[in-house]
Amino acid sequence: MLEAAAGLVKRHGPDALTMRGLAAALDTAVTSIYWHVGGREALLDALVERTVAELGEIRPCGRTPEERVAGVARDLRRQLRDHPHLVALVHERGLTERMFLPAQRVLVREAHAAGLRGARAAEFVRAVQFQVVGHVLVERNRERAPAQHPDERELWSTETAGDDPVLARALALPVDTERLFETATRALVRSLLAPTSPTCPPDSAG
Amino acid sequence: MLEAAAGLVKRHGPDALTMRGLAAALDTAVTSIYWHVGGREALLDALVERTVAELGEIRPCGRTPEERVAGVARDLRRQLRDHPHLVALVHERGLTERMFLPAQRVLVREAHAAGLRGARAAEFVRAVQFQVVGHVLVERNRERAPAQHPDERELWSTETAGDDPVLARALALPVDTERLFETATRALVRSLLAPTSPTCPPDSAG
DNA sequence: ACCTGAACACCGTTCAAGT
DNA sequence: ACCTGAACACCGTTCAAGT
Repeated sequence: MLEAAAGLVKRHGPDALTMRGLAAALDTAVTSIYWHVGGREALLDALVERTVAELGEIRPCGRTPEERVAGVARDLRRQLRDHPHLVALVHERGLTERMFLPAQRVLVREAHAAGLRGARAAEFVRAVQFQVVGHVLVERNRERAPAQHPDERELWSTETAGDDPVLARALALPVDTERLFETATRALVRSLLAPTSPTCPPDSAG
Repeated sequence: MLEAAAGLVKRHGPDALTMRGLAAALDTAVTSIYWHVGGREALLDALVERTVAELGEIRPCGRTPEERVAGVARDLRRQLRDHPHLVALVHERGLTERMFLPAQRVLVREAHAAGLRGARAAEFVRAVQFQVVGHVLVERNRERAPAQHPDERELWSTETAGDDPVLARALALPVDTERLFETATRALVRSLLAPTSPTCPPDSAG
């Protein structure tokens, strides 16, 4: 039954999961679902629970901590993108974060490997987590966006952008989210893993 | 009528906006709404349009480009957080990005001020945008999350985290999103505005 | 041009009744 | 213990009919 529900969600999205529809798919009465799982809310809870438990396999690889963290981030993003509907459900019910507990452990290990400890390591872990989840949420958002009135593309295509036509042209193109994610993540990781104090150049006293 | 709809959404969230409820609030028949705006979908479209148009006032201040960009990011985050329900609607309809067009212009100016041009400037603008939107989406997600089974806090409170009790304790505390946003944004901005090539130290050939 | 009530096809949920 | 159909209170939407 949970299987059938997951199937419906995977194929047609969370809204397609109606009690009557599920009952029809299971060739049973609507009310028997209530006896087994108890209401739509409980059904979604169970589904989300299952999804959260299923995701989480991560094995870091790479030479430097920066590379390994970037790889972990990339894997996480991939996992989230591969199950858009289920992740949407998890997100809808506010559990996106809990899905990340296994990843947190891996990131802690990498922070330590880079020489980061204590509060700064904790901040690093969370910054990467927010980066990944945030990026995926924005991507999902963009993908759902219908072509709208003064669209980003056409708006920048008529703009000079302060004598920088290359920039205007770049912003008129659709975003290469893959590349943007890589660049932003690496920039963030590099900066946070840097051994020196945030506001001082590398050869300063600290 | 649009006013009344906005009021309902602001107070009780998008789901509270029902055609029958709105009709009652306006003391009219349900069907007359259909004559004026035409269906719930169109009503939400109009509402979102209004919200997108209203947001957008940004004036950067600070000494360095890094400071100004961080300030802009902070303002954007604040705006988004101040209208959670309307922003949720905008997000739901996939228009969060379009809301950011005015901000993009400001960021372009700052990128130029920092000496960044062309494709790299475009990437910078988008990285900051994704950073802000992403962070706010994650925050919203976290706030909606009910206290759940093995919660982040209690999970890390029993963990040793590889001989780093300070880190374990830090991860057992709730996230200081304000601070995390500031740290992550500055790290990202600093790294992207750095004049040197990403993978080389400052005194290298480039 | 503007508003109306009745009706339709959905929805989640409850409940008394079956086996 | 498990399943059922009927019924309830909601939804968004349509449509013919009013003024």
